[in-house]
Amino acid sequence: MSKNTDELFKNVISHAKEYGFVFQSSEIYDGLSAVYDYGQNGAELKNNIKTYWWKAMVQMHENIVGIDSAIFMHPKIWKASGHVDGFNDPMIDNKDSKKRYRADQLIEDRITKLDTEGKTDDAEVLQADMDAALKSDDLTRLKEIIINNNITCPISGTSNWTEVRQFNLMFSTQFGAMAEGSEEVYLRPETAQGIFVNFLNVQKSGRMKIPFGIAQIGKAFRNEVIARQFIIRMREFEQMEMQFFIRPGTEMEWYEYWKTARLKWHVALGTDPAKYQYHDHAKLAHYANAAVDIEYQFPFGFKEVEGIHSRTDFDLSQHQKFSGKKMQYFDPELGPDGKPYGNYIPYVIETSIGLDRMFLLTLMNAYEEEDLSTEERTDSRTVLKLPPALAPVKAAIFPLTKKDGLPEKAREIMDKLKLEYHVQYEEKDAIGKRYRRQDAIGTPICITVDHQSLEDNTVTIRHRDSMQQERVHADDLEKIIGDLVSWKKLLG
RNA sequence: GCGGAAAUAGCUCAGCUGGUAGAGCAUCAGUUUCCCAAACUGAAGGCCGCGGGUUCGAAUCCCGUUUUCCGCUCCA
Repeated sequence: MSKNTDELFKNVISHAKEYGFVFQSSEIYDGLSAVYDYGQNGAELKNNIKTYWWKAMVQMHENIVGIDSAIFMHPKIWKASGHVDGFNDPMIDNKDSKKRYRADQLIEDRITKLDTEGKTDDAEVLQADMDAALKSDDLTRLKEIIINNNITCPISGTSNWTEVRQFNLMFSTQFGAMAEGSEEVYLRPETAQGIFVNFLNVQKSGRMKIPFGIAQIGKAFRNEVIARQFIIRMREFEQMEMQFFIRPGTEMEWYEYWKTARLKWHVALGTDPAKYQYHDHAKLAHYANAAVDIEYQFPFGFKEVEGIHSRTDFDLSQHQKFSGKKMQYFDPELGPDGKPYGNYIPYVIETSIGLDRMFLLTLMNAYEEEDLSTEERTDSRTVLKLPPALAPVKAAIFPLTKKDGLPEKAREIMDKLKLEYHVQYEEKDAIGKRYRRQDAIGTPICITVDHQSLEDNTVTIRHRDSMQQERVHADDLEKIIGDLVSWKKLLG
């Protein structure tokens, strides 16, 4: 990472704080690690990103509907999904090499070694020992096994180990007011399961026919061992997910479709396509038969923003198995043999985007420090060149001065526009300063009421990106703003 | 979790080898100006991250701790 990009990232972070986009959570109490709050402008921007996604996915697709499932879910769901086991690893650190290992994998390696050496009896004993310890969550026993078998760190070669610790990435809490006798529930580590468990509800109540999708925006929680890089990895984060249910055998076709469609969504925002890349997963998760990340070039390298996964029928099958309810779809369409496809568990293509990362990406991409120096004086401005549809404030209205009835006239215009758009009124400070303040939060246009406005009802519009002004009739403002911030530009 | 660095006003930072806190910008109230960060006057704003120690005396030295950043690690 060069100094410049490093600097840029830092500047964006301080800009985000200074102008009310992102604050650290609980800041007056020294903060809470890897948790962030969105401020007055951040909340607007974030909502606009959500709207853009929702419109592109739900509104623009007849066969995709949106839901909002609860964060709490039945604990069995996380057993079915594999999160209870998969998110729950016994870890051990070697104090000399500072490397961390999964304790069970270290023992597994030894078992494999014993097997290849022909000591199958020893291997079996060790295996049984480990399985018993894992089953009873006996971490002390796991450490004993490692010590007793003289298992050393592959890097340092020593057996200077820490205690075995359980890293559970799911947050848990007690359901029911009384701790005693209450049930442990988890805060969902992903939103996808809320869609899978509602598959039949939505399909039946919406009379959905395959292929169809269910979309959802919502919070998810992961107790990351280490969470850093601002809002790239947070303990509480927001996902925008869509699960697309399809006929088995058509998954590669739909996988390709969504891979292309999702990148198009990103690039439609005007982002330099060169800053995006696909990253195919070489190692697939247990549920997937194909997976790709859409990565964005942050100052610290390409990072995943969105994932497209072919999840097969893994999730629905698991839920069928664990719940005992049939997660099937009857497909009346006729197949090549002239008979209906009939009952099957649908396959799933998932698109899953991290809203907070998308937010940061949008901010980084819009942030610009412009040098406006002339021969007479040095000058500069910081401007967020956000797509107008995403801008927190759509327009700002200024009276050129605080007197002569200009504020009243400006208020009058403001009162009309605020029925339709999020607009701001400002009369403090010189006009130039007000322009710059709006530049800093990405407001696409500023409307100024001057003395001429009182005579002929015209105002000047000053554009954020070009800093050019034009005089228009006040009655045309609603349409001008409407055209400028229209979603059509992004969705068309 | 390990190693390194940092933390002083809303922001960016100064504050030297210890002597009770300062600038610029921002904020607020005025005056002036009237289309791109203008000027002037005044005001407000700080347990110097937190806790302990050394000292007559600590923002400053030492220890601990929290948070942030960087590297490693991890990342369904």
